[in-house]
Amino acid sequence: MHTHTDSTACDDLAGAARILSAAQHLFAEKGFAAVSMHEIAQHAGVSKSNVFHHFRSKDELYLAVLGAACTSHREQLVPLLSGDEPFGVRLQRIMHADLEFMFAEPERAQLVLREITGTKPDDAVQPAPALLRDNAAALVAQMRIAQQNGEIRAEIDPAAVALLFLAANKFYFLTRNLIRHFPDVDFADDHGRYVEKIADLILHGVLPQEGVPK
Amino acid sequence: MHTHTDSTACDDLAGAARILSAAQHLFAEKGFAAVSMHEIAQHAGVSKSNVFHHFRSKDELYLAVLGAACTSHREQLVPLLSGDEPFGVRLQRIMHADLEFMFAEPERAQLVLREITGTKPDDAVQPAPALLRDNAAALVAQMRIAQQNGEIRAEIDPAAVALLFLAANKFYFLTRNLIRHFPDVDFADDHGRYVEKIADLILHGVLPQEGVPK
DNA sequence: GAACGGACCGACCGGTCGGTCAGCGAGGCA
DNA sequence: TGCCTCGCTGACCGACCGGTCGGTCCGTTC
Repeated sequence: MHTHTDSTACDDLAGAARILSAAQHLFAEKGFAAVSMHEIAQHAGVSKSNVFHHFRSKDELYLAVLGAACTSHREQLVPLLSGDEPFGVRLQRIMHADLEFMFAEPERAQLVLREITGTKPDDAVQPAPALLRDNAAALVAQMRIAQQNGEIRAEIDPAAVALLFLAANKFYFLTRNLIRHFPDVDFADDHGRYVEKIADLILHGVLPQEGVPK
Repeated sequence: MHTHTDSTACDDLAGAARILSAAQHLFAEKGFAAVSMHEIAQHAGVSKSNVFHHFRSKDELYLAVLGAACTSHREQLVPLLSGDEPFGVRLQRIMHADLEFMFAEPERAQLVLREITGTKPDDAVQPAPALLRDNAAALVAQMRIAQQNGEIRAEIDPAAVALLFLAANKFYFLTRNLIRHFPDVDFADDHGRYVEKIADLILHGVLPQEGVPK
């Protein structure tokens, strides 16, 4: 039922869907304020007043787009958190899938991340902050289970691990167009390679481990 | 010479400086498109046309503000990278100082980070992407030295460590207003505590280390 | 056929946008 | 004193903004 809606073919969709698609694309690219309703209408191939026929205001249109992005993200993540494999394997699996989702729907990811990295006051009613909070809480729960099982160190803070996990993934996505050109970076277009490296770091750290076979 | 310019007292400054200060505050808070020149003028206590007397265009004003932010950031970081202490100590020192800088000049930090997390095409001429690139390169160089000294594992990718370091710091800053309210997070307003926890994770990883005394 | 509702449109609205222009006053200098 | 420069201003400009209004067209139902 859920197909990718990252602004592929606008022509075959009904009016409201074309408007949503165009809005998603433009809001993701430029943010809310820099996109006019006229521009959205043009991209959707309808008149501006037709946009207002379907959506009462620019705010309502934006929230519809953002809400869909958050819902999609939430639906993708929830199944990832089940599983009984060893912690390290699970860490890599979740991390890889999260990246795959973001790169499969980059516009939606960009919309969500712009909301949580901005400077608006926290409002948990808004979908994106709530999504980040729930993501973090779910990861913390995973860390706690792993701690109880003795899989990871008991003295570390699960919230710090969760945040490091989220930071590693989200920052990589957010800076993808820049790090691609960094002379030392060979993982910008290979999420699998990036995941392996980062998971290794998170699991084992950077210090040499004398006497512990790998 | 360089004092904090995070929009404290506008009244004692000359016109152009007041305009820059107001612009920094508003651009940091809302981004480029959502701030009008009228609003900047009001905040600066001058007329809009006086803003255009000092700055040829909105773009020029924005670049002046952003350029100052990047310069400030660059000047703060460079002295951090010298030092001969053990790698773990240096990691914590750099990390802590970077956070201190960002929280001391949050508007400038927000401006820079918004530029590198947005969707503009990479343009190294722009100051913020160049700053990220140089930060990453400097950290990579540090990692390489530590590897040559045997302080950190030889087989890990220095660029991945550098990115993890940057991700941990920048994402923490960018989400500061949200994570403060997370039930499991006790480090949102204590950068020292956050640094200790994250540095421990980056240094030692999450896996239990049997047989290695800590 | 008539009535209705939904999708859609061009024209229009009041207001805002970035930017320009003519002018004023203050200060410095010859 | 007169001239120049600088900082500053209100009025103004065309373009654009989000949104409204009156109307048309089409499909459906009775």
